[in-house]
Amino acid sequence: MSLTTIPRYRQLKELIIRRISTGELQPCDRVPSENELVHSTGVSRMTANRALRELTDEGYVERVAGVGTFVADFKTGLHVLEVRNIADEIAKRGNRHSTKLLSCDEVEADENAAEVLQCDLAARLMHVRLVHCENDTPVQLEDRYVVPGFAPGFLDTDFTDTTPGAYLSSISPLQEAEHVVRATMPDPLTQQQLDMQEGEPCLVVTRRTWAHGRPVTFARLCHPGSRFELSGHYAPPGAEPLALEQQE
Amino acid sequence: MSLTTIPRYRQLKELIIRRISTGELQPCDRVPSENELVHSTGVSRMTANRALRELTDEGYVERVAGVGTFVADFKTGLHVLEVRNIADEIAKRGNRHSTKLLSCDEVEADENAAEVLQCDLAARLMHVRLVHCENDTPVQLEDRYVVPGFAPGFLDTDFTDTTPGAYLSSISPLQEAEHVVRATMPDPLTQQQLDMQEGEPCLVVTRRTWAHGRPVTFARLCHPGSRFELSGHYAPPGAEPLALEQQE
DNA sequence: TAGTGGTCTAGACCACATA
DNA sequence: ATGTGGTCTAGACCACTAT
Repeated sequence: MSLTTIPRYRQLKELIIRRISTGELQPCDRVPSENELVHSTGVSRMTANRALRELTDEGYVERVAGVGTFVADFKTGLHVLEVRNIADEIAKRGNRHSTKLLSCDEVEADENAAEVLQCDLAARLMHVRLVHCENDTPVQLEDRYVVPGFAPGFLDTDFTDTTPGAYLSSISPLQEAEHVVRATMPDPLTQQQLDMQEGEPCLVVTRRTWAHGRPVTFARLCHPGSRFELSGHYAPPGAEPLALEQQE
Repeated sequence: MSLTTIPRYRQLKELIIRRISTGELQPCDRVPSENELVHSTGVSRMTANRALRELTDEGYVERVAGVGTFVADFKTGLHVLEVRNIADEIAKRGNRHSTKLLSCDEVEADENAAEVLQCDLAARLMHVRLVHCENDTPVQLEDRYVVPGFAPGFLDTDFTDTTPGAYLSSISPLQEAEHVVRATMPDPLTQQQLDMQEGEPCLVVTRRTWAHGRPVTFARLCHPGSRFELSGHYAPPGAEPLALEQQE
């Protein structure tokens, strides 16, 4: 702990972040304006402006001049790995996304699931397994566990038109995520479900996601190596990109 | 183009970014202080402060209260994929990094190299191939091309104690990077050079990096699937992380 | 002691959107 | 006409570092 007082703009930011994290402020809800913060907290407008501006940079809120400040919807994430909604990626390539549901039920947490999701052994978990196809060719086998209570209607969702990931991020903002990418050989069942050649490797992404301060879902995403690649692009903020895309 | 004038803090930022990108300001060089900017450009101190503060957030400079503002060394990047210096990663795990140099010479650009590096066909390129080992076990086969002129002393560098990537980023700040991750089966030579089992897949990362506004290096990093994984962690900025590490 | 960054204020002008 | 965000100013106080 430092003895110096916490700056007022930081206090303001944390106040607003807390209201968002607890769900008191939902996506698209209005956030107090600069003037309202000036009157309610006694800071100067520049200080309120800095707090709200930094929250904008950090993706918590969106601001529209002349209109107001609103809680951002977290559907589009700035994830470390550019593994977003696979349905969106397929659509962006102009192809058709479809889904084959393999299973969707409640299970008891095994040792591994209990550890990564920080729940009791044998706790009830929601479990869904499905194959994502691009123009009817399998490109991802999704095997996902979800902590109960976080997503009440999860098992009743129609996953043929809503990706499990999309459904979960529509419920609550993502706070934190952890990814691991590996190359492995598939087991025979996986190989068959993804319609893979003999001897073809898998690109496997496992992802754990936090919301409301605790892990809520764990997913293992398995892709045929011959039909899938992960790409990422890094450009320093504040400068116009040098290469490709992004005309607007 | 908008008709509204560009804000002064943005002009200041772009001025300083330009001085860094062109190499006029090198890493660790001193950047004009807020007061100097006030006197030299006529802005108020708050405006100079905003410019320098945003450059700090964006990783261009580092500021030390009471001392000054300095160009950041870009060795530690905030890359999209957490593929930094493999030697550092190995050291962080408490293991010993070593290198086997396979080849190091000048070659003519083939069609692919000419395209990704935006140079003429048959242009001279520097080319290095080496194996990175962790405690004498191979973990990465690096195959890298570098545009001539960018790194004059490249071929004379002793890559047993300096990673090619580390050498390149010490020369000039990285501006932009592009990654692709794939799972493939190795060819027999690669399999042998990485001491891999029969039927073991590779995790392959290809990366292209820009500096001074043009691509300068292209690398193919091939890892044994059984001994390597890529991990990433995303936490929203401005909030204290929920999980693991990072106590201070 | 002088210079640096870190923060904060109380005003101001502007473009824009809404009613 | 009012409220919003976007920017800018000319001061100010502080903690810190260097000399």
